[in-house]
Formats: sequence, structure tokens, C-alpha cells
Amino acid sequence: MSDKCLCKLISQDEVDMIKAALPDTQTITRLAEFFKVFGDPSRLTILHFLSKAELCVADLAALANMGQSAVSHQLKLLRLSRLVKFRKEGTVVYYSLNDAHIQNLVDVALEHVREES
Amino acid sequence: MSDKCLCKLISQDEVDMIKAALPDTQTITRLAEFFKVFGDPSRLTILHFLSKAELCVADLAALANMGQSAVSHQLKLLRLSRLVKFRKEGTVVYYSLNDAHIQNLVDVALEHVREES
DNA sequence: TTAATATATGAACACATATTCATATAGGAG
DNA sequence: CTCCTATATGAATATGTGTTCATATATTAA
Repeated sequence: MSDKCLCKLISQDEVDMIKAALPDTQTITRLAEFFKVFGDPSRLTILHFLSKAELCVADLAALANMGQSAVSHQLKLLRLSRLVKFRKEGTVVYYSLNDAHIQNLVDVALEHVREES
Repeated sequence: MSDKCLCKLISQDEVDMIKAALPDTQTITRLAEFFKVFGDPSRLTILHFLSKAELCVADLAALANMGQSAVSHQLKLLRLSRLVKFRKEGTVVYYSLNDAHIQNLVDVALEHVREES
């Protein structure tokens, strides 16, 4: 919190404007939560598969080389984030992407990552 | 890894295609790392301020209400992620966004978060 | 009813991570 | 040179997180 620095290149007015432009705490928190969901390889893999087809938990586990429990835990998180929806048929639960436009975000980031070296 | 499920709605050919479309492990890992950087409120706040002006560490700390050390640690991470660049002037180090198009990604996500409830 | 299967879930564990504290480094002023 | 300031950094700590294990729940079949 050392604000002894007097090296501000910008005026107090500009400081005020910059501060004012900062989204409120809740919005920033939710934005961080949103990004955090995509910040895990397992979830990205699951989301990739679901972007291609509606899949049940066991098939997702097989495709992603993950344990059933791990997949189930991650699907719960993705459900809470409203990124996936599901449909029950007997004991089988089929998951799919809730919002196709999520794929765009991943694609944009993928391109960004790929163009870096 | 229980793949006893016989409930596949899709053919083996489709399974193979879906598997083939999955980016390689390294790419997925880097994609996850990329998102992870944005998955923290402090870093999002820093990135926001830097999207508005070139700022030194002390000013960033003051604006973001963070300790100097915490800001410095996060800036190191942002540097390693190549999201920010810096310029030294005496003992003062000025940071700025390395790539203005990063802002677009944040804006897209911001809109997504805001339109949800 | 019992048995089998698909999924969900809580606890435990290992690991990652964000902050703080203390200190190191480096540059400018005197 | 010494002192002061700006920043960086390592260690310690607290908290968060992903997986595994065991088990619960639920649906279907026999």
C-alpha cells in the first residue's frame, strides 16, 4: 500500500476516471470465476468433447482418460457455471454444451495460444 | 476409467473424429494456463488499470488496493505470460499491456458475465 | 425382492496459489 | 561514500483445488 510514489504520469482526473471505469467488485469476482473454469486441462477437454457431441458420463470419462468420479465432479462444476446442460434417460445422464457461443471464446484463446511461438 | 457404458449415441467413426479433433496435450495445457491467468480478481484488476494507462508498480498498488509485494508478484506472472511489458526509468518501472487485443477477450467475457442474471 | 449398473457425492490427500513479511537489489540524491 | 526510495524475491502461511477412494442414490432387469 506504499503510495509514496510521485511518479504519476497522469493527472488526478485521469486517475479518477480510471478508477471509475473499474467494474464493481462483484463483477470482477464473477469474471475471474468465469475464466477460472476454463483454466483447467480436464475441463477444457470435457468442454471440447461436448462441443462435438452429446455424451454420457462414462463415455466422457473414456474419451478424456479420466476416472468417472473426476468427470462427475467436474461436470458438477460446469453445471454450476451453467456451461453445460444435461438430460437423464434411465440411469444414463447425457451432457451437452449449454451455449454454443462458449466455443467461440475457446477458439479465440486457442488461436492466441497457437500464434505464440 | 469405467468404459462399460454401451450407451454411445455416436458411431466409432464419430468417436475417432472427436478424439482426433482434440488439440494435443501441450496445446490444451497452454490454453488452460492462459485462462488461469485471467482467473484471479487481482490480476484482472491490474490488467484493467494497465489497459487504461502505463503505470508504475506503486501506483498500481495504490489503485488496486494491494500491497507492493503482491502487485510485484502478480506482475511477474503477467510478464511470464507475456501479457504485460515494462520500461525502466531509474528505479521506477512502468508497466503496460503487451497486447491491446487482450482487452477484447476480457470485454467479451465481461459481457457474457453481465448478461447472466 | 435382489443384483447390477450409471452417476453423484463426501472425505481425504496432495498439490497449487495468493498474500504477507522480511529482505535483497538497484538506482538517485546528498 | 551513505541514505532513501522503488522494485523484486524467497520463505512461510493460509486457502483453494483436482483427483481418488469409498459409498450413496437411483434406475433397470431378473
